[in-house]
Amino acid sequence: MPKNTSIKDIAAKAGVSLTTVSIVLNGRSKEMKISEAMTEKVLKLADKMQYRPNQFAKGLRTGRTNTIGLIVDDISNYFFGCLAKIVEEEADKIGYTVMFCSSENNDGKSRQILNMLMDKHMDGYIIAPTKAMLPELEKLIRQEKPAVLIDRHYMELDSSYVTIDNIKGSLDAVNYLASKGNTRIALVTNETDQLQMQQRLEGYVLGLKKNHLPIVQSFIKKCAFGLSDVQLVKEIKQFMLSVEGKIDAVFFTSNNLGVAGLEALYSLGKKIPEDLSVICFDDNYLFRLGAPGITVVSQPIKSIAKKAVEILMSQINQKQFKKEHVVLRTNMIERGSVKEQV
Amino acid sequence: MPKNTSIKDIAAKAGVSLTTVSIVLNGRSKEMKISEAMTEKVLKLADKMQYRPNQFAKGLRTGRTNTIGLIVDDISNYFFGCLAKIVEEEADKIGYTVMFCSSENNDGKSRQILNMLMDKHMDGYIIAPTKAMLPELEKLIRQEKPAVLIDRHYMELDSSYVTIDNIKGSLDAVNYLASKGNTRIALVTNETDQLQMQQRLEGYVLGLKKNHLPIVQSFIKKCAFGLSDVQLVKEIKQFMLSVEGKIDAVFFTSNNLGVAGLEALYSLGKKIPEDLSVICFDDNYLFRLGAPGITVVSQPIKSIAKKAVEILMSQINQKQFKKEHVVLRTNMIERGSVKEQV
DNA sequence: TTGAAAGCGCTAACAA
DNA sequence: TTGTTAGCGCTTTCAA
Repeated sequence: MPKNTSIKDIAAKAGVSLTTVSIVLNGRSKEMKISEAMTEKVLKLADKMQYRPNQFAKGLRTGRTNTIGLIVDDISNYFFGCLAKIVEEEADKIGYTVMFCSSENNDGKSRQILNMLMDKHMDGYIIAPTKAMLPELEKLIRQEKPAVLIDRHYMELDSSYVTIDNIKGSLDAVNYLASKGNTRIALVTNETDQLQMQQRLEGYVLGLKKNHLPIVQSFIKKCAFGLSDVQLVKEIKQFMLSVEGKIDAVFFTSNNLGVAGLEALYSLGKKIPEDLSVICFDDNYLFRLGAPGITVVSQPIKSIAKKAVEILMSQINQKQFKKEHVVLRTNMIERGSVKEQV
Repeated sequence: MPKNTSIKDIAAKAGVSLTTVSIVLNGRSKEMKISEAMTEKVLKLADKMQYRPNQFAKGLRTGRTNTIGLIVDDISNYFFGCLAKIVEEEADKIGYTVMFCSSENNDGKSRQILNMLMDKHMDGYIIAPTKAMLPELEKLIRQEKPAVLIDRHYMELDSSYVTIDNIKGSLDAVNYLASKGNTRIALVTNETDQLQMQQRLEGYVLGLKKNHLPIVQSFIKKCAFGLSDVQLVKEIKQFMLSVEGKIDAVFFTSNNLGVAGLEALYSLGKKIPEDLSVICFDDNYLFRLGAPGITVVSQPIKSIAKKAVEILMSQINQKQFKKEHVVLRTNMIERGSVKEQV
C-alpha cells in the first residue's frame, strides 16, 4: 500500500515547514502573509503529488467532518427518498456529504442510530424523529449540536424543526371532499403518537365538524405501525369491507397507506371514483398517473429539504445558536379520484 | 463543551495504563491475559463514564471507519431507493453505516464523488458506475480497495460486480409479447453507453430475431440521458405519435422511462392494453397497482443488495482479495398491460 | 500481566 | 514571513 502523500512530504519536497504548507493548503496565505512565490510552489507541488488531506487527522484536530447525518423512517419510501435526494443535492453544493440511516420506526434501531452518527461526529443532523430516540435527541440539543427535525417534532423538545401544516392539509382534503358532496368520509391512518399523524387526524375531525358532518368512530381505521405491506393491505381490506356501502369517500393519511389502500380497493373490485372517492396525504408516482390519478394533499418536499439544510448550515457556521421553527403549507393537487356526488 | 471521556480518563480513574484500558475495551482481555477483576473494573467504569470511542483517532490509527460508501444514479428512483434500503439494512446488521451519493449520471459530479468518499476512507464501496468515474474506479481497484459494482460494469475494468442477466430479461419480455401475438414491438430506451442498457437493447433485438419479427429502426427510441421528467414525457409523446398505428406493443427499458412513458400514453388518451400493449424492465409502485397493472421484468433487488454487501464484507475481512462476478436472473411478473392479439 | 512511549496527519499557539 | 512544537485520542510495539 503506497502511503498517501502527507503535508509532511510536501513540506520536505518544498523545503519549507509543515505550518507553511498547512496554511497555504487551507487558503490562508493572504491572511498569514505567505509570499506569492511560496504559495504558488506549494500549491503546485500538492497538485503534482496528488495530495488529499487525511480527514481523520483533520477531524481529530478540528472536530469537523463536512458530513450531515440524515435519519428518516425508510429511504425507499417515496416521500423520504425524494427528501433525501434534495438534501444530498443541497449538501453537495456546499461541499457536504450525507450519511443516512433508516429508523424503520423501530425502537431499538432508533435508539442506536443517533449514537452511531454522533460517534462519527456529523457536523449536523436532519432527523425525522421517533419517540424512542428522544433521550438521545435531548442530549444532542443540550450539547447545542446543529440539528433540525423534519416531518414532526416533539412538544417537549425545544429544537429547530421544519414541518408542514398538517391540520390545514387534512382540513383542505375534507373540505374538498365535502364540497363535492361527499358526506360519509372514512379515514385510514396509523396507530401512532407521532405528531404529524395526530395532526392529520385532528384536521380530519375539524373538517368534519366545520362541514357539519357526523364523526363516526367506526369510519376511522388506525393501522398498526410496522406492518408488512401484505398485512397492511389485508387490514385495510377488512376495514373497507366493514364500512362497505356506508361511506362514499376515504382519506388516507400517508403515501404508503394510500398505496396499500389502493391495492386493497382494487382487489375488492372497487372502481375509483365511481364506487368510492379517494384522497391521500402525500404524493407518489402511483397517484400522479394511474387511471384515475389520485387527488392528493402534496407536501413541498423540495422546500422542506432546502430549508432544513439552510437552517443546519446557519447553525453550523454561526457560533450563535438560533432555533428556528418553520411550518410550510401543503398544496392540494386535484386529479380524478373524487366523485362529484349528486 | 464538556469534553467526551477518553480512554485516558478511564485509565486515570481506574489507576491503570492506557494500554490496559485499550485492550479491555477492544475485547482482547483474554488474549492479552488481563485479569478478570481488572477487565470488569474497566468495563464498568467505561460504562459509567459513558465512554464512546473517538472515531477520528481510531480511524487515524487503524484506517477503518465501519462505513460503506454507496453511489447510485438517483436515490429517489424506485430501484435505487429500494436497493439503498436493503444495503443499509444489511450493513446495519454487521455494525456498518452507509454514506450515499447520487451521481445523477452527471460527469462532473461522478468524477468527484468517488474521490470524496475515498477521502473519507470508506471501508468499502458499492457503486453503480458511470463512464466519467472510470479513472477513479481504476485507482480504487488498483489499490485493492473493497468495491463491488452494481447494475452495470465495464468490460475494461476488472472488478467485482453484481448484475442481472439483462439480455435474458429483455428476451423474456419480447418472447412474452410475441407469444401473445404482438408483432410490431417498439422500444424506448436511453441513449447511453451503460452496459445494462446496451444489453437490454441487445436482448430486444435478439428477441425480435428469434421470433422472426422485423427490426424497424424507427420503432426504437433512444431518449437522451439526464432529461427532466417533463422533457422526457414530451420526447416519448412525440415518439408515440410518430409510430401511431404502426405498433401494437412498447417495451420500456427502465422504471423511470416506464413512468414517463405511461404519462405520455395517458396524455395521448391511449388505453392500455386495448390500444397498446406495454411492458417494462424494472418495477415501480405505479406498475404494481394502477389499472391495469403493468407487466414487468423485475429485478431481484434484495438479492442484488445482499450479495453486494456480502462480497464487500468478504473482501474487507479477508486479506485475500477475491474478485467475484455475480449475474442474477430477472423475473417476469405478469399483470394486465399486455393484450392477447388475435 | 501491565506500562511507557511512539506515531498516525493535521492545526494552531507561540517563537523567531 | 516562516518554523517549532504540542497535542487531538487511539493502537501497538517493546519493555518491564
